[in-house]
Amino acid sequence: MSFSITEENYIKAIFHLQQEDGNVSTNELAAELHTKAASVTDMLKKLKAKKLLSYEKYKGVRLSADGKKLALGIVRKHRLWEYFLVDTLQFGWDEVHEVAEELEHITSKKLVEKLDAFLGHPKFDPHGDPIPDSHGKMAAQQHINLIDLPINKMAEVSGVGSQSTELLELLKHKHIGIGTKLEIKKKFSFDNSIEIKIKNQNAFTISQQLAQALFVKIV
Amino acid sequence: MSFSITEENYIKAIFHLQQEDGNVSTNELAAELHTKAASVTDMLKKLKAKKLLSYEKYKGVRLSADGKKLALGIVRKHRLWEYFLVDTLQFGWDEVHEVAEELEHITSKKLVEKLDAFLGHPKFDPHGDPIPDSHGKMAAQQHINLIDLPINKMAEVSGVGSQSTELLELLKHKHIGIGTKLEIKKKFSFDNSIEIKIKNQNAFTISQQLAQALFVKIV
DNA sequence: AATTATTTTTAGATTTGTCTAAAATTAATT
DNA sequence: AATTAATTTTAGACAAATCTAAAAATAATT
Repeated sequence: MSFSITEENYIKAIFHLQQEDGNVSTNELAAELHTKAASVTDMLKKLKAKKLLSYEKYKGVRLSADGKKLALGIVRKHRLWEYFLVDTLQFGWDEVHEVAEELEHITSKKLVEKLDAFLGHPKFDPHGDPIPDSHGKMAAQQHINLIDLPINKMAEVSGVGSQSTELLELLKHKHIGIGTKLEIKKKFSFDNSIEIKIKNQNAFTISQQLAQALFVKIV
Repeated sequence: MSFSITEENYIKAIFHLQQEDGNVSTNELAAELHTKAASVTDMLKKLKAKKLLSYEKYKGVRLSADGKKLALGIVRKHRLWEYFLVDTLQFGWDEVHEVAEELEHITSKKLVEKLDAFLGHPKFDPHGDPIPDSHGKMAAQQHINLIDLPINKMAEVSGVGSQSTELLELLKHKHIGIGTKLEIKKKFSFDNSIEIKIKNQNAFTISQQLAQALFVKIV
């Protein structure tokens, strides 16, 4: 069975949203896809008929095994192409997303496998996101230094660079701990300080030294 | 202005057909695109409104300057991707066409230019067809040895490898001369003889020696 | 618990590209 | 030149994906 680009984009959006939540709501999807709730409802019926997801009226949606497999295939292609664009064609890491959004819908299975081999079977894309292998398996999310987290990418604090009491005191004061979810709003090149935003709090700035002492994983 | 994949495929088909003919007919286009004449008429009206071609009822169609420019851009992408698939990803030359049909519709201008640079600005694709440069200019059609002509590709005899009377006698007997249009129907690996078909004639076989003495250009 | 607010679904319309069948035009043939 | 044949266009319908506006269901609040 084959799927339209629109259908694939729905499946991919649901896949990403259900990482965070469990079930995905119609409105969430509409916002993610820049469309209207009514359109989402129509499409969900169609995708249910194709057995890509389980969906009950008013109860949200969740991918089936088939849906997950399809989503992983698309994510695989997206991230391989991003790797190709940055690594082979010398694109900047911040300008590849749009292009990969198009390339991910190219259907040839053989192309994907040959591209993967040519690139040397990379495990992570240029944003640090893991690339699923041909069976849909992907490496555990990479822990990266907070200073390397891309702007506006939600992440969760997963470790600290030292156990010094000075560091822990500072973290306690700023209400940052393992599991805290945050994203970077701005980076200031003058002193390499960064402005971060924690859910339900006002944004605030932290120093380069502190940022370098924190490890996060993208969620 | 941007164009749908369908619109691009129409423009490309018209471009290829008008190389041979002058004006392109509705039925020719319908056959080329595996669709119906009525659908073609509808689309031609649309493309005329977008100023990509000149079209008068019942009188066939011809690309405008804008249309030609668009067509050359698509052909450029198609042939660059074919080159990439064969040269970089080690595809066979006979299995890249379908994939390139999809890749040619990727929109990023920057991608095309970076790909072109990465490949070293190739002048001909794996089938011997010239690749338009970023301004739409392409090298004169390459003269290739008849023995290297792909099967079912229409070509025109453009030169002979020697002026020997023996060769010319044979050519005269077989009614082959400069300008003769032909295509290869079969290649026999046993003796490297090939079966060729000239318009309005029955197919017949010629020897490896004769094929190697003939140069053709793809039309 | 009853009311209000929010979310989700339905119903009907729109756009793009396609189709069939019939009408109009052009080309071919007697 | 008149008739037949082939091509092309029009008219109306259909499927995919979307939208708006109204109805239905769920969630939140008093």
